[in-house]
Amino acid sequence: MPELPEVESTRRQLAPHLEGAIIRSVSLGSPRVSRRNVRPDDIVDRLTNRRVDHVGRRGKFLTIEVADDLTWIIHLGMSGRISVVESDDSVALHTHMRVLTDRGAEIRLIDTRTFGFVAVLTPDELAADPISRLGRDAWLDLPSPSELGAALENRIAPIKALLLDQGLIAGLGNIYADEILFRAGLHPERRGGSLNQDEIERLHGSVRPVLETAITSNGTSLDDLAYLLPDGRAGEMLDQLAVYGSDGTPCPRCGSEIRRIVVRGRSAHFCPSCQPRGGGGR
DNA sequence: ACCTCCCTGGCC
DNA sequence: GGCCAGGGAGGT
Repeated sequence: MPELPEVESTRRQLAPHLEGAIIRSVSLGSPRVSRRNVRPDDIVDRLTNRRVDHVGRRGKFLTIEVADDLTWIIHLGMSGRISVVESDDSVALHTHMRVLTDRGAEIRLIDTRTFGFVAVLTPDELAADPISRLGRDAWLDLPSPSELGAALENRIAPIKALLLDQGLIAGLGNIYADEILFRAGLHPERRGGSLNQDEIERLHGSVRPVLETAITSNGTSLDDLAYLLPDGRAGEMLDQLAVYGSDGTPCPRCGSEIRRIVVRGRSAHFCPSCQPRGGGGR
């Protein structure tokens, strides 16, 4: 499931193929992929024969700046990935978008479960789009400990749910939220407002190292290999995850058994001994 | 701040 | 044959 590290790794491989290139043709498969556009035809009409200026990222969104102040956004959803291939390569099942540039390589969006989407937006449309309600980026623009503390103050929701709230901090998904809470020694069900200053600093200090390791490893490809880099290689973070998907196995820090619970309808993996419910920890 | 829906492949 | 994975958005 692409989260910030997977999208960032994708961005880094994709950028050299797109920046400065001119888009020659665009084809879309299922109309569902363009559901975020005002008019579905906008994607093809607005990208064709335009130059790509910059490939960026906000949270889990790729934000690609195109000539004439257009922004091409791509979200990979649960099962999406970008593939860069020769245009005569065979087309994989669930390919929803194909973009040919003047450089010959073809950029494809492959997404089995179609939670992902694509849109090309004018500045006004971008301002009205939910993407404009994203919080600060967890990697490029992480709030300071005091800002984080202020944002969590009086929040009764579990910290795990708050980390997943893209309007608060953008980019964290289920895997890295669990990894960050493990590193910080915080139980996923702790209420946001219950964290003391030391705990907030531990939480804050855990975000960057976890993301850095994940980005360096090109993200996490799970056993299903739904996520792969644009060149087709797998991300190598899976073996380095401490708790996510590891329920029943020993904690790498203390040897206690990693547990899996459900918090707000999402799985949460944690070490009951390193991440005690009552605070403290570490 | 909660609940429901969207979607497919893999697994019990 | 049914359930589960889960990011985001919309509705209550």
